[in-house]
Amino acid sequence: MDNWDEIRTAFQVARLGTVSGAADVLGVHHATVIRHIDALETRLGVKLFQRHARGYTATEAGEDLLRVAQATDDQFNQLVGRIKGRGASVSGELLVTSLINFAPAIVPALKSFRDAYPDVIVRYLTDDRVFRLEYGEAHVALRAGGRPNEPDNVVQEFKHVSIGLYAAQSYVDKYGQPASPEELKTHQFVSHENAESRAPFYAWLRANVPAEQIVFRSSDQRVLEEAVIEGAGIGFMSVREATSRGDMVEIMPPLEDWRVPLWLVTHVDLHRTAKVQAFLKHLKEYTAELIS
Amino acid sequence: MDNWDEIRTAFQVARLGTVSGAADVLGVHHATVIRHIDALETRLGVKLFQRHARGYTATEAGEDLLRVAQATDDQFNQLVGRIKGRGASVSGELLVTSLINFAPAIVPALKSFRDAYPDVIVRYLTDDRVFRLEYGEAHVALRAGGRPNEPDNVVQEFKHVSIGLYAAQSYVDKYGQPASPEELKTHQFVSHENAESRAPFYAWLRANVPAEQIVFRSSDQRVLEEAVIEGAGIGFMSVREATSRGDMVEIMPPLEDWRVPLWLVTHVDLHRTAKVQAFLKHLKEYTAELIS
DNA sequence: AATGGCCCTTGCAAAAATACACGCAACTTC
DNA sequence: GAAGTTGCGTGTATTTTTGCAAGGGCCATT
Repeated sequence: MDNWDEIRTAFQVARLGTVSGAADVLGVHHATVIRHIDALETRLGVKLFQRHARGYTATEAGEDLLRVAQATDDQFNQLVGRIKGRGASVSGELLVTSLINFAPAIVPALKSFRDAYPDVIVRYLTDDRVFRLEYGEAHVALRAGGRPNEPDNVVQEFKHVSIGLYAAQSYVDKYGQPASPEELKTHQFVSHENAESRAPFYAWLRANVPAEQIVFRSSDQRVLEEAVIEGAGIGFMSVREATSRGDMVEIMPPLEDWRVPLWLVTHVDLHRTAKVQAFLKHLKEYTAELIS
Repeated sequence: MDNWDEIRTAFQVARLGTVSGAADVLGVHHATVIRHIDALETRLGVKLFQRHARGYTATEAGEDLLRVAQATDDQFNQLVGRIKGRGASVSGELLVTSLINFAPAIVPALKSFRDAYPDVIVRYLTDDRVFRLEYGEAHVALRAGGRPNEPDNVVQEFKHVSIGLYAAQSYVDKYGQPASPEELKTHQFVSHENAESRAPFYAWLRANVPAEQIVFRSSDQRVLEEAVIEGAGIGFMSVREATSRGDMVEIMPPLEDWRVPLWLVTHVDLHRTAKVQAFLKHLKEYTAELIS
C-alpha cells in the first residue's frame, strides 16, 4: 500500500460524506479529492464509495477504511504532540558521555539533575573512544584536552583540571624527594602507555625524563593513579584528587601549561532543545565548586 | 498533521537507516526522500534524524515515529487485504430490501442463503418507500410494478405475480357471487387507499366499479388482504395466496394485464461483486417454484 | 597517503499533481 | 415551479513535485 495521502483523503470523504467537505478540511481542490478516490479505488479494485447527488456514501470497504484511518489519524496526532512537546519539555532520555575519569564529578550532577527533572531517564556512557555526536551517540559529551572542532558540534568551555606531579608518601620515604628538576631524571615514573599522548604534561615528561625511567605504564588513567598512590613511582594527578587524599607528596608545583581544559560538546541539532539546555545549565551550577 | 506520505517516507528512512535504501523501497529518487524529511522536520520543528556520512540515524523523535508508522503500515496492509478479499469472497453484510408483501417469499430464501454462506450477515429492510441504491441503502432491492429505470441501477426481470379478484366464502354466502362483469357494480369492494395507484388492476377497478362501491380502503396491502379474507368485500389477491388458502372464491379469472412484474435491482457498482452475484443466483434458484 | 565505494546535497529540466473554471444534476425554499 | 444552493464531473493551465546529474564528504581498503 503506497500513497498514504490517498488513504487520508478517502478518510475525510468517508468521515464527512462529501467530496467538497473533505476538500475544505484537507485544504485542496475538490477535483484533487475525486482523483485521489478514483486512483485508490482503481488500485484496490473495489469501490469505496457510492456516488450520488448528495455526496459520497462509504461502502463496506469504505467503512473499514474509515475505522482504520481514524485510528491512524489519532495515532499521528498523538505522535506530533509528543514530538513537538519533546523539544520543549525536559523528558525522555538524556545521553551523556565522558571519559571514565570524570565519573566521580559527573555522577552526582546527574543524580541531582534527575531529582530536578524526574521525567528524564539518564544514560551515562564512558569509554576511551570519542563518542560521535552526529551518530546520535550522545546528547552531551564532556571532552578533555584540545578544543573539539568537529563541524555541527557546539563546543562550550567548561572548567579545567589542574595537574600536578605527585608521589605517594611511601615512595618518598623509600627514594627521597627530588630537590631540583635535575634530580627528576634519576627517579622512577608512572606514565601513560601511549608514548605519543597529546596531553601537554605527558609531552613535558617526555622532554624532561628519560624513557627508561618510566617504570610503570598503563593505558588506563585510573590504573596510573592507583600506581602512583601505591608508590610505584612519581606521576601526574589532578591537584584536587591529590590534595583530597592526605598522603600524597607534591613533587613539582602544577605548571600553567599542564592544565587540562574541559569542554562540553553537543550536536547543533540537539543543543537548542530544552532538555540539553537544562542539563548544561544544571551541570554548570552544580559543579561550580567541584572541579577546579 | 497533513501529508501522511512524508511520514511514510520518514518511516522507511528510520527503518533502513539510509536515504538511498528508503528511496529504493519507496520507488522514488534519493532527492525526493531528503526533501520529504526536510519538509517534515521543518514542519515539526524537530530533527527526526542525525545526518552523517553513513546515513541517517533516527533521533528520539524519529524512533517514536518509527514505532507509530510501523503500526500504521501493518494496519494499512491488513486493511488492503480485507478490502481486496471482500470483493472476491461472499462475506460481510448483505442488505436486501423489498415491500413488506414479499417478506414471506424472501425470508426463507435469505435463511437458505445464510446456510450456504455462513459468513454473510443478512439485513432485510422493508418499507413502502423506494430504497435508494445509490445511497448505499441496499445491495439488492426487489421491486414490483413498472420497470425501474434509475441510472446506474442494474435491473433484472425476476418473476411476476398473478393477481385475481377474490372474495371470502363468507362474503359469497351473504351477498352471492356476481355472475357477470356487469353485476360487479352492485358489489362491495376492498381497494387501496391511494385512488391513483399505478397498479394496473387498481386502474381496472377504477374503470369498472363505481367509487362508492369501494367500502374498505387501506394503504397497507396486508390490511387489504385481511379485509378480503374477513369478508369485508371483493378484492385483489395474488393467485398463489388465494389458492393456498382453501376458503377464497375466485370472482374473476386473472387477467393478463393484472400481472405484476417483479424486478431485482442492484447498483452497478455492487452488481458485479461475488456476494451480490451469489445472492442473485441463489434467490433465482430457490424461488424457482415459489412465486409464480 | 591514495583510491574506490557509498551516501548525501543541490541546481535545473521534465513530469506529475493540482487548481481553476465551467457544466450539470438534484434538492430546497419561497 | 423558479430561483438559489449544494455537490459532483471534466478539460485546460499552472504550480508543485520529482528525477537527473554533477559535486563533495566520509570511510575503508590498498
